[in-house]
Amino acid sequence: MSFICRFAPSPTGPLHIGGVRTALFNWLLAKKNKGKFYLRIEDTDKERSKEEYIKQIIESLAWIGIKHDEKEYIQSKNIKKHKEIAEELLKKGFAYKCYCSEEEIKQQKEKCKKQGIPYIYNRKWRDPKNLDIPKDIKPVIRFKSKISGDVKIKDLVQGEINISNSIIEDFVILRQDGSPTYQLSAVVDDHEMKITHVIRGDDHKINTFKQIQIYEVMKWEIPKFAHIPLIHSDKGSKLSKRDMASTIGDYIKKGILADALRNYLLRLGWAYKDKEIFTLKESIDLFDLKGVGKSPSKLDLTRILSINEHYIKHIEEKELFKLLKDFAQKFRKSIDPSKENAVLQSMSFLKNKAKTLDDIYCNSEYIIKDNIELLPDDEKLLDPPAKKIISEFLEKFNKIDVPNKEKLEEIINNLIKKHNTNFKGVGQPLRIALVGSRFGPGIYNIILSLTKDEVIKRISKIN
RNA sequence: GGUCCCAUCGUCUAACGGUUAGGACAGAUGGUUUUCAAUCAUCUAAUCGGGGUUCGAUUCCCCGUGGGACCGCCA
Repeated sequence: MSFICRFAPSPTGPLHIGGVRTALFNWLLAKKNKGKFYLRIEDTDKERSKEEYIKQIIESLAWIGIKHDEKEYIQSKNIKKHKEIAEELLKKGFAYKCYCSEEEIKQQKEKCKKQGIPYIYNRKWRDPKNLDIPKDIKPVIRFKSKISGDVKIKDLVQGEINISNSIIEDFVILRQDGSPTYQLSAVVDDHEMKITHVIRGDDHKINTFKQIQIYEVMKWEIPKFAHIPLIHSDKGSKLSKRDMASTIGDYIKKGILADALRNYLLRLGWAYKDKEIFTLKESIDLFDLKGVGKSPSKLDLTRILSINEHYIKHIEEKELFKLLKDFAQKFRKSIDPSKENAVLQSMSFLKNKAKTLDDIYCNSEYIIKDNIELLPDDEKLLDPPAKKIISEFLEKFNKIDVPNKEKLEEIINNLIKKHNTNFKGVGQPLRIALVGSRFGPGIYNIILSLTKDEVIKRISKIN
């Protein structure tokens, strides 16, 4: 059995993480079934479609590792075909011209609203026997939808869904300006692309009932459908473009790794036993629509962070450094080539306290920056006794040829004894002098990650 | 409002009709450590309510309740 699926976003706004998950599910299934995954840009809304969003969509998918087969389809390029099908439907009597003015439709809607009944187009022009065709109105073409009976679809995620045909209106397939609408274009393209599985958000469920009617009258093979539950914001409603951290870019900026986000999205609405971490191969092998839940799930940033932390800890350090370098260049300050090696060598402990690339960057700043600035609160901690301790440290440190942990330990332990203090008493002022902050990596790690001269320089500056 | 869908810890979710309802994240506590963190151990925490069916319901059915999606010449 062949498996051809697609992801079909409209470039009317930036792609958000819910769309990315839909794409991921499609792609995973295509890989698993050795099928095809296409990307189709649905740009039939000329007003709102923007080139920049097409770019953003493609880049988002690429970043997370989703590669579509062949070149992306641009829906507007196939408009001619869509129109042909509309004409064919018209000719065969499956569609009709509707001469209602926009004003007339608007009034209808208002009337319904007042009466508290749901609006559905009144099918006025479905049977135009006694109507005069107005000369000043260009018609739209509506599909002649079934009026009676009911339909049942077998959804691969939701199971059987029943709906009465009477609630499906005669939807527009060709606008007044002659351009095709989504309902038509999507079906024609899915047919032409030989799509076997339409896997999309729950919000498309009603469209399926409209669209299968077009397949039926055209005698086209109907694909299988799966409607996956939507991702909700922490407020509990459909994720929108206005929600914080909704696009891939938002996560890149935070320093989230592609693998971590992929893993998070995979587990959102889907589970495989108690498994939490999936390699790419595992997700392809194990992912299945049967495991997809029916209820929507909320976005949880702390969980993304914790998965990210896991990946940061397990990824190879060289690889992590490359990501850090790239991140710093894009969102912070480029790491000077002369500092690269020191940072790379220190990855093992710089990454330990980090949930994001940005955290690692912050941990690394004392290496990256030539001048360290003290925060006023920290500066206060460098009182005369503290300064005395670090100047004594400097004296001893100076005498070491090659610093190592044992020697440093010896010096520090002696100072602790001599000044009758604890580790904090010595470590804290030293850390402030070297890093400019009370927080940071372990003191031995810090000292050994800097050159001897640099340590001397920074401590000398304090006194 | 109409139509459709959904409902297990705060969150993501496991559980052929039979489990002390499991795991993960978050939270709490304690140990360790070199501050923050990390780490280890422990703990808190859920089947929306009511009826059925059944020897036995988280699981099946019905009714409530709650949440969501859709209701465009957007996609």
